[in-house]
Amino acid sequence: MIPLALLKQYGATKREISAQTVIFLEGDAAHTYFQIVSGNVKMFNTNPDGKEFVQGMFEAGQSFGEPPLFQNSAYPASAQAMNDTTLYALPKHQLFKLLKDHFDVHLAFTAMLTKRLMYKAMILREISSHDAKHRILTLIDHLKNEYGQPSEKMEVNLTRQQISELLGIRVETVIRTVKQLEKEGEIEIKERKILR
Amino acid sequence: MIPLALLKQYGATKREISAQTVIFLEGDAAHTYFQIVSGNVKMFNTNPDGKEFVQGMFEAGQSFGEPPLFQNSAYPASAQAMNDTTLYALPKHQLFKLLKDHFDVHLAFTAMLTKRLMYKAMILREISSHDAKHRILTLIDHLKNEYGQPSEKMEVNLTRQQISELLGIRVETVIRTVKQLEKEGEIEIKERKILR
DNA sequence: TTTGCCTTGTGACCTATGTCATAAACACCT
DNA sequence: AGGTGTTTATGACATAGGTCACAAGGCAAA
Repeated sequence: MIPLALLKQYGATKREISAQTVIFLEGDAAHTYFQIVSGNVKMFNTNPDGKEFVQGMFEAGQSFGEPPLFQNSAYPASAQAMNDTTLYALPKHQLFKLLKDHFDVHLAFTAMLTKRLMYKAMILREISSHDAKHRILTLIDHLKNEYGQPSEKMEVNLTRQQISELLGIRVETVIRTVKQLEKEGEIEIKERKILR
Repeated sequence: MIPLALLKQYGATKREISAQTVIFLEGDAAHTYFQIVSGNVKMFNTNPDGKEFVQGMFEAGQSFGEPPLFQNSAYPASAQAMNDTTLYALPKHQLFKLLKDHFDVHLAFTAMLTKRLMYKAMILREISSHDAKHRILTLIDHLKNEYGQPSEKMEVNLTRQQISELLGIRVETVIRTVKQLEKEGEIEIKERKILR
């Protein structure tokens, strides 16, 4: 999101993180801006009986965990590297200075927040008022819109488990619903992969 | 949020809107920044069988419907005045210019977006992994944190219906759960009002 | 090739919450 | 004072999705 050169110029430091490492925990104080160079990070909540709800998954070029920097509050979710990950870390006062000096970067940052807000609004709408079938199709269509071509089939590269954690339903329900959707011709399944 | 003087300086126009008026509909194109001077506005989704999910309720000083301005996309929800409302409307290119000229306002704008993002993250966490009792208590505590004093009891001035629309559960469930919570001593009910 | 782990799959059963119907209390107009 | 709509309330019943248990396929490491 923020050009690497700029990040370095403002004092960002590189961090190499191995798969499964927890970057911060729900409740930790937030002081740092994180931007991914390579690898993937997920943000999630764990409920009392250990089930995870995934607030977001982030990849190369994306940042995560910024909101509490602006609220002086604790992280509302935990972050964990999904695989070996390289990222840059920038102290929050340096981030503010950077944003102040570069309107275009600040505007892009704002736009990124609004995009995430709209994603959450979408998931909220789905979880609050639609059944599993509708939720899954909406998520797949969102992914296709984000990563695929409208004209051709796209392979969803999420496991059933990951879909369930993004939508707040159980794996078994995802598995059953996905099969149902295949039967109805809404999606295809090839070698366990979901196509649409 | 944005000082009125500044809004006017950049060409904002005043609009008087009567109770129940729809300001924009889910799916409309977004061109305008709206900021409330007096009154209340709710943003909501309507599902196929007419049930509403309320994405947010906004009051004097707050703005709404900004995200799609930054994404060149349609509104993901509808907005309606809950009572007689006065607001200022500013074309989006003027908003961008204003933000460019005033870093402090832009920063406050960013902070407001992050606050909303955290609210949605909270509601998502609740809806996805907690039962009605937990959801309602979390919402009440959030409101108390926002509007009340930690030391003294606060009256929740939302109807059971509104609580249900904010949390994606049915009125009957809210009514039953609230009574249950009273029985357990978590909240008080005085003249139908919820206290905590 | 064996071991272990993750993913997909399926059946049987359970439960929180939704749905529907009906009513009393209250608030707001006229 | 009466009419109308909203809010709170309660009972009976229905159901989507959760829970639990168990298994087979795939994949990676040793």
